[in-house]
Amino acid sequence: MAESMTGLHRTHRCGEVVGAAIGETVTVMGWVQKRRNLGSLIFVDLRDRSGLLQIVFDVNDIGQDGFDKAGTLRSEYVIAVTGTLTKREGAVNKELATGELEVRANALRVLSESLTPPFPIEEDSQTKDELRLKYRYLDLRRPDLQRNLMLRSRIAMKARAYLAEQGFLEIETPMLNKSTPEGARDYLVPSRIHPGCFYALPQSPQLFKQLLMCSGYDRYFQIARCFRDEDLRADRQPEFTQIDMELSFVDVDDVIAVNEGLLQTIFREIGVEVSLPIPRMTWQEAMDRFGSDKPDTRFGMELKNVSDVVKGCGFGVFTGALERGGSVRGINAQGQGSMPRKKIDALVEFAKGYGAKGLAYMCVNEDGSVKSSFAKFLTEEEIGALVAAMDGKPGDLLLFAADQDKVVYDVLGALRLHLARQMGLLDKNQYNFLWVTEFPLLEWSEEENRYVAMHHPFTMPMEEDLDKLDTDPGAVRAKAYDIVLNGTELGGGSVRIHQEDIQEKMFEVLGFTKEAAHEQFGFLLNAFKYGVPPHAGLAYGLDRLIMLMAKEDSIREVIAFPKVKDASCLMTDAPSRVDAKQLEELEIAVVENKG
RNA sequence: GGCCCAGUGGCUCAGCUGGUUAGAGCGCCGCCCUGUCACGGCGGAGGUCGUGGGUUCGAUUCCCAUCUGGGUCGCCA
Repeated sequence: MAESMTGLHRTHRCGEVVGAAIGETVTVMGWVQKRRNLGSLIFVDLRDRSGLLQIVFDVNDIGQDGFDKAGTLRSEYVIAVTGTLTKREGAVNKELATGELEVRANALRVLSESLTPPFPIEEDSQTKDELRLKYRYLDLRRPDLQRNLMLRSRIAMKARAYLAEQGFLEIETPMLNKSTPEGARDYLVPSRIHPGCFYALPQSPQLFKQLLMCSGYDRYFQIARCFRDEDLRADRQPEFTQIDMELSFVDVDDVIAVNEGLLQTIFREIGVEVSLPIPRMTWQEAMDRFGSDKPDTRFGMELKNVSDVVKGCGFGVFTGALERGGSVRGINAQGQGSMPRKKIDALVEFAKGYGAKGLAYMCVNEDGSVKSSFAKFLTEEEIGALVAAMDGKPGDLLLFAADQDKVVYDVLGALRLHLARQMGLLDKNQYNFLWVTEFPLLEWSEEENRYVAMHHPFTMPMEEDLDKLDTDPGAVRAKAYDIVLNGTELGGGSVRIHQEDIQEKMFEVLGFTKEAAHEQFGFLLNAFKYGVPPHAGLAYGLDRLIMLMAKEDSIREVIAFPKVKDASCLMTDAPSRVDAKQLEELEIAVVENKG
């Protein structure tokens, strides 16, 4: 039976009694983690978000009624205990911060009883995600999730403090916005007052923060919720949080400088010293060396272009790819030369998943001979040259992809990471930051048969490439930059276009008519006619940032109430059908599509 | 939309090529126990093997479909 807490006042959190004096009377409240009933002595581990504290119930301290009540305690009961803080009589528990202390209870109130929880409330849960998420309020009691969310809170506070110190203003932007068909799918919100019209939830505050620059706010930031109606991944949720910022009167280096300071400040919270400056690499170099625009630089296994070496060799797959304008590149998985055929075949299958038609391999034996899927097409000299080009040593496994550059990058970039995972080369305690710069401005879309913006249509081209906008749009580089940590894109941004003529040109290249551009972005283009400062910005994925700091593999571990793979919530059952009356009011008819 | 993995008491799992009453650890319930902290001892309850269909004398096991969760490709300017 639940009792009232009237007249009681919590004096300490469980883990905080270490700051109290021995002999002091304390009142603690929390959840029963564990009871150990020895007959006429009962121990209870009491838990709150600060940690565990041992409570001792002895009939001599608390009397018969209180002792009997203590005997009824079960897991997850919420109790209040008043007692004397003492040094432990028995052995100390070195695992606990409060391990030398205990509270001898002289009063107990059961504030709330609990059913037996459906899974153990403990660290390092082995429980299926499905169950954890259905009972997320219980899952969130576990110490690892509590640590993650407390870390998240601390980092957000630090970031705010740092940015405020750097002269940034925190300004909120609307959640109900105009839908733009470019980019990710929007979540739409119907308007009751304007039947048939819809707001879109923001994919990012992009346009608004640029308008704030127009309005003179100079340095803006926001910890902003963003929404994208796309399929989920371990590091992608339909709603997520950005640390979003925009600065006026700056260029690339200014943005990078402010953000290096930010990263250094917040990583000190987890005891990691970020050494500055953070290395920079152009997009082209990242692709050539790592096959990725977000390279994990914690290990080598870099791509090597062997097109020149195999040019004119007898292996048609290689020469064919070269003739079609592609390239032949390889990676060297050092010491993996004795990999069994079955595992190599699995690598080939893996590569096919990324668009490769195949994957050529060559094991370098101890005697310098090779075991290979394609060596029979090559002369001794060609084999020797290829092994030398790959820096192959006895015992190494060389893997080659031959195709168009994009495919070769994708395949080898993914394979490199896959092998690193298999070989245990990834150390979560190592934090390798990298700026990737000079991204292509545009990307050819086969689907739409036109160029699309790689970042967004307001990204500034590099001055030296401006003349190529007409002649060779695909070769134009942008003043865009990503901050990459251990192979994860932590954030990205760009210098924005603030000149009307360049913006018009950009829309032209993207295939927008003047009318279409104004229909969608007229307010921004008009604003730019009234005096706009040069500006640039950047946004971090806060969830991913915290995930890496907490050494988790999924952002669900750092989000209080995440959604599952199909974007539904197992706890609340959202999304759900709505009342016919609601739909009627919105003048929305739902079409039942039964295939 | 494609591919891959998983689904067996409350939890985590075992169950070989199909074969009698489906096991274990933890948890739960009862009794005993004054220094435990993975407390200990004794006893007990608890399972439509995700669901539907098929093959078979017989299916947790094999096949098909489907549901749920996870990973991933596409997608995510």
